[in-house]
Amino acid sequence: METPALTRRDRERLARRRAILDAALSTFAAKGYEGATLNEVAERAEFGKGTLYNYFPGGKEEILFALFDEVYDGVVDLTNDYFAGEEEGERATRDVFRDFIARMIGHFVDRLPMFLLLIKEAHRMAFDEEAKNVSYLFAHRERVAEALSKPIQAAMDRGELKPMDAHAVAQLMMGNVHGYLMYTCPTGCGGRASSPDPEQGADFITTILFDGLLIDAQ
Amino acid sequence: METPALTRRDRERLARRRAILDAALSTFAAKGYEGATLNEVAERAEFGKGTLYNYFPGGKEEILFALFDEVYDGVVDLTNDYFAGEEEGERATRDVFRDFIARMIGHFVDRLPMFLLLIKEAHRMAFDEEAKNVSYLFAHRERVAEALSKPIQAAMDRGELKPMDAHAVAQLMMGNVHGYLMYTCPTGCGGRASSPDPEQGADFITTILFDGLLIDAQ
DNA sequence: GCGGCATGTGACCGACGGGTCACGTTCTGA
DNA sequence: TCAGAACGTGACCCGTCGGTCACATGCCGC
Repeated sequence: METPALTRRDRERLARRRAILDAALSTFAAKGYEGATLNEVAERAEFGKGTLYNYFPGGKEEILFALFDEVYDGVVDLTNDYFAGEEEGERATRDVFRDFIARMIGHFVDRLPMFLLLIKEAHRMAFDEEAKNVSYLFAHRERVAEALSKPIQAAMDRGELKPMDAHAVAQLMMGNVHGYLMYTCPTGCGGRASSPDPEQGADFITTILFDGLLIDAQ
Repeated sequence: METPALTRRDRERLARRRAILDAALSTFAAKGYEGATLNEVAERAEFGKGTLYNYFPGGKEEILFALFDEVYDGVVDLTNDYFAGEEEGERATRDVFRDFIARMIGHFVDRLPMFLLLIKEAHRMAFDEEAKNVSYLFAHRERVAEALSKPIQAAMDRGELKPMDAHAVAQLMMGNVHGYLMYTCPTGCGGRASSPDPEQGADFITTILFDGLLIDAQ
């Protein structure tokens, strides 16, 4: 179980690329994309500024996009993997989604800098004047919505959820995960007491969303 | 019904201040706070750059904060006015909140540049390293949540809504309005077909949230 | 050892933009 | 009519930062 196709040179190169991305992530998350300087990124990665351009010729923007690629890939994989492992009809639909939401919250709690980067920059980029960035981000977001709306649509088809626009429901569900994290995130947000708890957050969101979404709400 | 306490001088000064804020709003909304330049703001307001400093000695940041003051004041007023006009028990709780949500969506649809500014900058500021900005924005947000959680708590006390953390529910409701606008907003977001419709949005959100929130959900 | 390639480096460049200020113009009140 | 206050202006200043490049360092095959 080695990584045979890679020479030591290649592996080291990959590792240095990784270090730069990690340094950039924490810097961008703390200061915002525009507020962060490449000098600070280089310093955190323990490289000279020029070295960054050996790994990301496109400069600051290419680094940001590489980070976005990672975070969206992670969320799409999480979603597909989770629902691939669910045998249809084995558990109650409500429980399946409840646990998915808990998983999702946990995913971001484990990656708080990534989450911070996302809320700081993705929204801004998705609404700015650079058409290139808009469609780039939109495509990523669409992938997530697509992955999540498939099981939602399936549950609607089985008659377990109210028939609605599955895509819109998927977006709303994502939005509520995002909202819960915002609400409980210890960084920023002043002196809010609680800190994010995947189980509690999933119960909260599921209680509100699904006791309405489920047709047989009692 | 004049504005007697103000001299013409004062009125003109107010009007010019207003023009600067409007110019800044559309500029910030389009380019983002950091991406916008004071030259462009001045140009849109048809003033020289130096003039901005006669009206906002604090420079760029003071202008942004003045805009945030306005938008949050507007939302708090909308909320308080709406629920002040509701006679308790006169209409079904679900309908009261449904129409409130429609009003809220309409409010932002009518002020799309303001909404864009909010999603571009407020999130970023609320999580950045400047403690001053964090607590400033947090206080504003708290005012809105406070105003909205009062009627929610009242409905819970009357036994019409599930007893939950009213403050958290208020935040969730605000978040869903925000999410609906994001989802349907014609600017950015790629080629999404629909455009925001307060009535349809309110129905969508209310169906999901309240058919769960209401204790007698059928 | 040696030639050459890959890689790291940080001083430097150029543009950019927030903020200033000395000057010109307009308004006001006597 | 006039003195002086209020106001508008944009050229200019200056710090900042993304990006570049000439050079240094180390690593490889021979």
